[in-house]
Amino acid sequence: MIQNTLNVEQSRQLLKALADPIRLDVIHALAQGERCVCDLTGDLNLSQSKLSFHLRVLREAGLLTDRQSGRWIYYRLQPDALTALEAWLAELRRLCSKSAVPCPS
Amino acid sequence: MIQNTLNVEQSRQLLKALADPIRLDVIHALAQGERCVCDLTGDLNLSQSKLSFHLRVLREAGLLTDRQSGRWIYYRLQPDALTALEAWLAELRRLCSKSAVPCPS
DNA sequence: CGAATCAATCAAATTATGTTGATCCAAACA
DNA sequence: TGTTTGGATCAACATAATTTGATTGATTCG
Repeated sequence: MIQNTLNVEQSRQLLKALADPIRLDVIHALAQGERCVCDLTGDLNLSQSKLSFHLRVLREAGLLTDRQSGRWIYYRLQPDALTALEAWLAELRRLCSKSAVPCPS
Repeated sequence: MIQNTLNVEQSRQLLKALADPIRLDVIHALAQGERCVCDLTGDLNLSQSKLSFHLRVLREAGLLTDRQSGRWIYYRLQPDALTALEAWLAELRRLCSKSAVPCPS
């Protein structure tokens, strides 16, 4: 997530990524700080491949980055992604607030 | 969407509702102002039952309200829902921004 | 009243997402 | 080098979301 303005597709990916309980758990776990996959499986009590699946969704949406160190892979949050989504949402709200005018009935 | 603080379940519903291209189209169409279902099918070129399905998802998430007038049903945006989601997201970001501290490698 | 229109709902079919267990690859360690 | 460990990926299966077409109930109009 280099840029700060999301296109619709990126926004949808972020929204979808966040709309899942397990993935929100992952995010909360990582809010404690960077963590390797093997620790996360323990923290969250998830099977390795299940966690791996959700990490990928989050990473591809731009919410996480990973780095390898030795044989561990550490994941960490990319809070910029949330900031960008907030901006997108604010823009949408602005658009939506313009007119809540009822039709003449 | 009466209250302003969402629980996780409500937030997830909103995120999921927004993470769909057709539903975003509906929202953009309604940003022009209130509209009845029969007009929306034309505007968006959607079958009646398909549109009805997506309107329900949006309504149940709190993003739309409807009212009946004669035999038409008018839908309109509920921008408060977006505001509430923004607040939820801001809270999550705050949480996530606290620590992006890497593990000692 | 009977015909027509608007829109919700339902069941069936389709498509997309998530889960499981197995396999594979790379890094580290004996 | 052979073995172990961390983690991605794959195929098969399970579940959830969406689409389609048909039906239904309500409202209006002739």
